[in-house]
Amino acid sequence: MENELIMISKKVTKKIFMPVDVIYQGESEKILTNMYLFPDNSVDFIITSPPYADKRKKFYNSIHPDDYVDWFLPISKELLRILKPNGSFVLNIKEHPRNGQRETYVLKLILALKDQGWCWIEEYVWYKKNSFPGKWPNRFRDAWERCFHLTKNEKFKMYQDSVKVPIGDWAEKRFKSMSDNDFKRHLSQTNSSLGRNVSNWLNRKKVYPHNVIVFEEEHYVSNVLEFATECSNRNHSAAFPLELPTWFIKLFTRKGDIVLDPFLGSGTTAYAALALNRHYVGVEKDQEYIELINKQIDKLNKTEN
Amino acid sequence: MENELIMISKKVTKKIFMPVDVIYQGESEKILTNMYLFPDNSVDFIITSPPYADKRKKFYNSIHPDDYVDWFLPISKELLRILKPNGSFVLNIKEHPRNGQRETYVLKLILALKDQGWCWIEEYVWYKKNSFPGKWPNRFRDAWERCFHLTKNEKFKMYQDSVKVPIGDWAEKRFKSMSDNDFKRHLSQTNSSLGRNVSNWLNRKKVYPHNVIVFEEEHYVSNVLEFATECSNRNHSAAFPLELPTWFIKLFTRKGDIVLDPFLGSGTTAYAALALNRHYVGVEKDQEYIELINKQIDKLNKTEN
DNA sequence: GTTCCGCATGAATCGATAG
DNA sequence: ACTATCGATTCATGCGGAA
Repeated sequence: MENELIMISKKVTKKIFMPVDVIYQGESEKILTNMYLFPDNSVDFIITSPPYADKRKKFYNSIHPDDYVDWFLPISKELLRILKPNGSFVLNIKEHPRNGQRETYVLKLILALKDQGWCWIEEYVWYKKNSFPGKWPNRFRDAWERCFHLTKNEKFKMYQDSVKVPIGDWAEKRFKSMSDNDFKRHLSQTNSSLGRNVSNWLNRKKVYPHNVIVFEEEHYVSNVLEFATECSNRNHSAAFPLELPTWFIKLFTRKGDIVLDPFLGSGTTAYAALALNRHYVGVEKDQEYIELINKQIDKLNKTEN
Repeated sequence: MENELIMISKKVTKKIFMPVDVIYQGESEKILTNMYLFPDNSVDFIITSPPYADKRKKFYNSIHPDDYVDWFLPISKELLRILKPNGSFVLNIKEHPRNGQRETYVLKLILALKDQGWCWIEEYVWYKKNSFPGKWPNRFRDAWERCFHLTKNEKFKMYQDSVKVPIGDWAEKRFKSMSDNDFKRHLSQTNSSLGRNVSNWLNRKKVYPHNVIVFEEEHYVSNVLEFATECSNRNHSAAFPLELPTWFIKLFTRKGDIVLDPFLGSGTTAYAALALNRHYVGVEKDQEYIELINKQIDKLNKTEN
């Protein structure tokens, strides 16, 4: 597939173009500094699941927990430069235990990112019901990961309507079981302006989600699902399932926007962007992965035509 | 109800007694320093939901986010002294947004607690499915809170069997169709050293939970909810449901153990401990709360006899 | 078409043992 | 003491072929 050049800004005198729908081979810390490939304020959305810190050697090339922040900051500095002022960055990560305790590098990273200029808007929880099994004397199995929502500014674009979910059974039960007084009291305590809209809310079929993300069968969107099945990437127990970038891309971009993943891995972000008619840009150091992804994408484009 | 004195250690020459089943009126930062009321290494479990940081003045007495860590550390220092070497401390907390961004004091607090000598074992997510609706342009409604599991040592007591949950629906089908392979030890084809012997699970009814805690229905102690609503202006953490301390008390203590809540609020921890035949000790600065809790507990004890 | 059944597997973690 | 390797333990769900 040819790279496609699209104009990223109509306002500047000098028109700047950025190559999209392309995957670069190499280290993010180097490639992202290229101002021709990654101009300032050019990307609408960044989502990635960077390599986790691990002191074990069998994962060669892994970053030691103690070095993680120093390793990540130069990369996030470029991301901050590349991201559009109203864009968003979603960072999926979870610290492992070491010697029975959780590592602290993720906490330190968020503090450091704020120092670097990022706004920390929110931490979403990705709740993985079917997490890896195991039993240990000091902990249960880890069934959730962090998805940090970071931005360049306090104002940013967010298309909440595009990720509405069907109202759950709980709502009906909840309201039935509450007396009128309980209900009024709770509303006035929570948010006084809410009372007026409650009747609307009860009759609505779809509601806004919250900040705990759970993927259930119903949440699949038709054409993304088909697409996903074709690239055999619809795997619930995957490290980074298609649903995760799909959900955030819908939430933070519109058709034609540019999505960047600086650690593309097996290409999940690219598939999700493609299926949603967004442009993708990826960086991945493993040439094998890249060839596989490109082959896959070619196939998908052919079947579509 | 009379205070009950129980011996906390049979090994020491001088027998030390600690008053239990009592609520002290006052500020935790002062009362906890009393070595007669709170001897070293005397409490089996601590769980609390401290007042949230809030810079708004309408919540008088609230702690400013920027001062939160400095305010909390002297208290946690006493907790570290009071807790038994094999005990646990569960801290339920969630940072609010300020100016559109999440506050950072919780992240800083965990780092500071580690410096103070605490072991950070785990962060449990309390997933509040039925959190009330609300809509903002930059975030969805907050449906989860952090429950940090902190200890004095890497080894501690944990009674995992007491919080087992029913196995999922999948199991029934699965058990009906056991193949030969299921009865052998079967090694995964990938490099992961995960082997499994499904026959071990045959007819298993209960499994261990994971680190995302979900309560299907909230059972508030009836008039605790009412009272908490009335007093909501005092910036007490919104009463957590009885299930939360109940779950953790079962997990980390046995009958007769001592449970401490340094910010007792509307008394949920005390009710939970009492119902599970554990001893409670609470600190609360609001005399009104204390009188209500004691009255309530008296009533409960009478109905029991 | 729809349901059922067999089987594969996923960013796991701890403790013991060996070098 | 410190690091590397290996064995033991554990759920939930997707997928493909069969009934």
